[in-house]
Amino acid sequence: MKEEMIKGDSKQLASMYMKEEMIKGERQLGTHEDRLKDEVIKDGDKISDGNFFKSLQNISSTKEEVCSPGPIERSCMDSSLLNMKAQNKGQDDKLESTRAEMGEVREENERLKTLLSRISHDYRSLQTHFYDVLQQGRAKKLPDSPATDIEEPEFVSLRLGTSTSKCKKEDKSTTSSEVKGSTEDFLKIKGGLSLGLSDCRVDANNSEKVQPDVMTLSPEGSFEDARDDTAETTEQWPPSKMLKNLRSVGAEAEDDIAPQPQVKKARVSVRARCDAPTMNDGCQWRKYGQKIAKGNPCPRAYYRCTVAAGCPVRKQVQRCADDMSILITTYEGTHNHALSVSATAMASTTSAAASMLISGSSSTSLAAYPAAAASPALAFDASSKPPLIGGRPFFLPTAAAAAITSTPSYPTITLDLTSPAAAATSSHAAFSLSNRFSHTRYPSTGFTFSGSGPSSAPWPGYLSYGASLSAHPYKAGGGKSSSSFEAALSSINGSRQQGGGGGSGSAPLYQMQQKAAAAAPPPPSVITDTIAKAITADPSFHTALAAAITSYVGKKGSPPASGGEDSKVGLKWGEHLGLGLTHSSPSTATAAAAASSSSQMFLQPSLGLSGSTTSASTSPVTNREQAH
DNA sequence: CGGGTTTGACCTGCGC
DNA sequence: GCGCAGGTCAAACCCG
Repeated sequence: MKEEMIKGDSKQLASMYMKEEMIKGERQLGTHEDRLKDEVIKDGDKISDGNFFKSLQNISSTKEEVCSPGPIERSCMDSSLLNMKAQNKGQDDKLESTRAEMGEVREENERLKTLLSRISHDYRSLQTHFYDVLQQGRAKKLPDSPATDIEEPEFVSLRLGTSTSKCKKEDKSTTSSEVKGSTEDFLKIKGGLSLGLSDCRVDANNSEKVQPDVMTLSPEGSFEDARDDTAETTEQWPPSKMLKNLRSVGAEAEDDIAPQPQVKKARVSVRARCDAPTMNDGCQWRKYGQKIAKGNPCPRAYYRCTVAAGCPVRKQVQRCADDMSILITTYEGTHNHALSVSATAMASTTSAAASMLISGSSSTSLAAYPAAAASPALAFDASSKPPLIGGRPFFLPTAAAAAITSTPSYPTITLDLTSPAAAATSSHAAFSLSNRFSHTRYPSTGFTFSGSGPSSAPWPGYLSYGASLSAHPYKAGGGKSSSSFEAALSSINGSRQQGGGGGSGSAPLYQMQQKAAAAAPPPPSVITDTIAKAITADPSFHTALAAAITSYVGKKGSPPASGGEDSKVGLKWGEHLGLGLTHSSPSTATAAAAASSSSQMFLQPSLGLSGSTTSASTSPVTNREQAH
């Protein structure tokens, strides 16, 4: 019953978000009419909007006056008079047609205005309804479960890399008040950093109380981020030294500090076909270790961000055992420093994806904070709505597969950029969730599931849902569609496969997981429109995907060592993508179009391509191997 | 010589 | 408690 209610809420919220997008589109439409007017009257006459048609007539009469010759010139102008009259007639015709055109535009505008007002009204009523439902839900909850009070979500600013294990260690020597203080200090110092995500966090797996005194919605990131960074910026990397000190020196304090909830660092894994040893993500990395992981003959390399001392971000790079051409790059943590333009894309990728992941596991908080519940994206900070590319909004059609999985300790979201089916046709995405995100939590993310449940999972506790992302939003909206984008992705995949030497192919991630995890083939995934809408309506997810894709494209577009080229290619891609995708026709502002507009995204201006300045050292491994 | 990589050892968490 | 596996460290090594 409650699930049904929340399911309904999710739909409403999705449509609410879509409507917001429509309103934006409407505004743009309004300016379009103005522009049209300007074009007609650009002769220089200044016309107020209200008297536009009158002014048009004035223009024509003025022109007639100008064409009327004086008595002295009449004799010599007789011959040309006929021509002039003919021209005037032509101009009149033009004016007539323009007038008619403007009339049509006006009518359409009126229609759209009506539609807009209706939509706005609907939006408001839905919003009101949603709040009512929420309040009712909470009112019901309160008497039933006193424990909920404890668990009731504190809106904790979250970031990619919520390390409990680490926090545990650090907390052992740091009281919460100290932490709070240092966080504030940190925020004062680092306030301008760009990577923060504001999100809500609630321990999905643990009923322990979330600290109420650490609620922040910092622009930079989270409390924990700040805590990590504070410790690290003051003590310098490596943390191990600090930890060692903590183990010995801070041992006395250990017993006093209660253990933190078992929330581990969120990770974002990017799977991409890549010939180079690492993906070029614009950051500087230092390799600090390598390990042969069990079940994979390829060694896993460990990198640490070296852009700034004490940056907690790490990444693991490993080739897929099944397909050596696939490179799996797993990011963990949030940069505590300013990033190059190119690095920002990947960083925003990981942040947004992680935030999505985390918001997906924080049902209770979302329930209590409708603004966040409306869409996971709403819990994101402004950096999730980056500027336009070359003055044009960049629209990303739904493309790529994503999977949320969870190792025993780390919730991980995987962006699978290896599947041409997902990337090129952009019609399907694999979406799987492990049992760490229990079924009842799904609605909070805006996802609702029906059909096969855990019982049909490929292995115990594993829930696998295929998500058919709603048909191409741009096609649905009557626009020119994103064929250029698709073509681009197809070409990427094509070239990739040429270089990558084939391999086992392009199975979506969930298939890979299923292959690896269970011998028995899983049942066909259940597809729901709700999932599709939820995903497509989440611009932050799009941001993540776009950044990942573009970052990857940048990698493929040019060798990492050639810094300047990268950015050029990035620009090309941006132009290509931006120009190739157009607004849906406003006159077809149906629900589908609304869905389309809601799935528009704004890509970071960087396009995620390797930075011109840092690309040369993006990956030492890469450099080295290329030198050889 | 400085910065980055390699690689064996060590630490830690988890499952049995 | 023990063993395993992942993650990290740090000395040795390599390279420009």
